[in-house]
Amino acid sequence: MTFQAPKGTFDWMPPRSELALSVREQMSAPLRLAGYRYVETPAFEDTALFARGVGESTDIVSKEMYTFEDKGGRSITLRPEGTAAVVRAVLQHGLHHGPLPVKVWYSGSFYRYERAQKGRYRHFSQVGAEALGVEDPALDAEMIQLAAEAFASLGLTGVELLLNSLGCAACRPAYRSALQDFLRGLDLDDATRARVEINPLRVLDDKRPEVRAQLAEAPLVSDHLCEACKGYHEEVRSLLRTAGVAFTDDPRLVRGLDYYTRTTFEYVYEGIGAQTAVGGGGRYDGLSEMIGGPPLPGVGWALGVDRTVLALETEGLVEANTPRAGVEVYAVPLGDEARRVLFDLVLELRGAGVSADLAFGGKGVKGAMKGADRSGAAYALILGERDIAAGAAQVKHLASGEQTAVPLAEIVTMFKEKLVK
RNA sequence: GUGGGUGUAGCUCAGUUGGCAGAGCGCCAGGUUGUGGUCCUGGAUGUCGUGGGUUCAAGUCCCAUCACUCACCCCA
Repeated sequence: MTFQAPKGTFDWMPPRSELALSVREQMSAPLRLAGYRYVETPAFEDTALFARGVGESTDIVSKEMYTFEDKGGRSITLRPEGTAAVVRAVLQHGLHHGPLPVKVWYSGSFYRYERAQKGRYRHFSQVGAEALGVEDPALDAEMIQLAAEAFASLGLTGVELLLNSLGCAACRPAYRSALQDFLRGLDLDDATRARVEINPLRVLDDKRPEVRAQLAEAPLVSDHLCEACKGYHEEVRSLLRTAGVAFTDDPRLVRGLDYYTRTTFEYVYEGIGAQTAVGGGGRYDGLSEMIGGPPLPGVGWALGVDRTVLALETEGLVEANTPRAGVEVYAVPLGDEARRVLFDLVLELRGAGVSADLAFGGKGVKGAMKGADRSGAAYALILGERDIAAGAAQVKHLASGEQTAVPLAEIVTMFKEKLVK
């Protein structure tokens, strides 16, 4: 073993890789049904995009970014999250001048320089969705429902939805300073004291018991919302209730990124290590302006593919969500002439929509049959000198061991009828 | 960045008081020269993470180091 995957990363290998791919598909299926369009942006961006979009005060920007200088002297950063890049792309291509809301989704890899542990890696995968240009509680509710639907379609029952509102430019500042006043009176370590000054909301998220204990009397955002925010949030909650989306109000739910306003939510799951969030998102009405764009409200989420796979594993849902892999027909040639005939026949079968493979490598019959067995194929298609002379191949049903001779000219139609729906 | 745990065959792991490097599974071959699975027989595979130290002798004890892993901080 000379090389291994870089520290903090891992490979998706079969069959887990196929489960992960299927998870991505099932996460995006509800989005496509709701009119969201697929977008793809580069894996890296101008560092300033994240510094301004995600927020200088966040840990992501201050210590978790993969930043480097390219040969042209530009500062480049591997994307630590998706929203800032998607908003950048929407603005760059003027999609916000078209019909609103702009609804897009993405699926890809993200990078954060952190110490790895279960459910947290330096390279990770998310499926995300963003809806831009409209401030409508129904859009927030749709967004939240779509992710809930995605988790439900995977069969997960342990996903809990937490909901909160962080207020807006009108009411947040007052709350922020009220919270700071409270926090400054607590007994906290230096790093946390610094956080109180730059990003006090995140202190509410601290999981250390000695900090938690002091937060019991902390002022809550929900008590400081302006009338507009209160009404907006009530409407989101009411729409969710009507839609049958179960949620729990969590007035302490804040998120790690600076750009969130109003609706904030997180999908949490117990039992995938110390991490609990399998997805999260919210409204970010100020983001566009932070990165130099026009006022453009937005709401979105990102779901963690890796963590969702872990959740599926803890709920025993792996098999149910792993698509059948492998081929249906496995061709076993006996001799060079048979190999040539079967090579063509296998291509014909694939052309007709029947998955087929051939025993490569000139193994003996025994080895080739073993290959047929291990491939998981339903049928072995055996051809030797005697069969060529007779103009028929042996078709063996591997589960039952039943074997019949089928004329070569009828092989493709026979399998097509049997296997193609 | 900080702390705990673990490194032995492809995989999962045993290895006693320091005394010849092991098992199961997998892999390969044969039993069966045109037939897989089950069964039987045989076979191959090791820098015991790495480097140093103690010792007649180290997988085992000591030191260092690296990797993996879990957790803290933080996050999807």
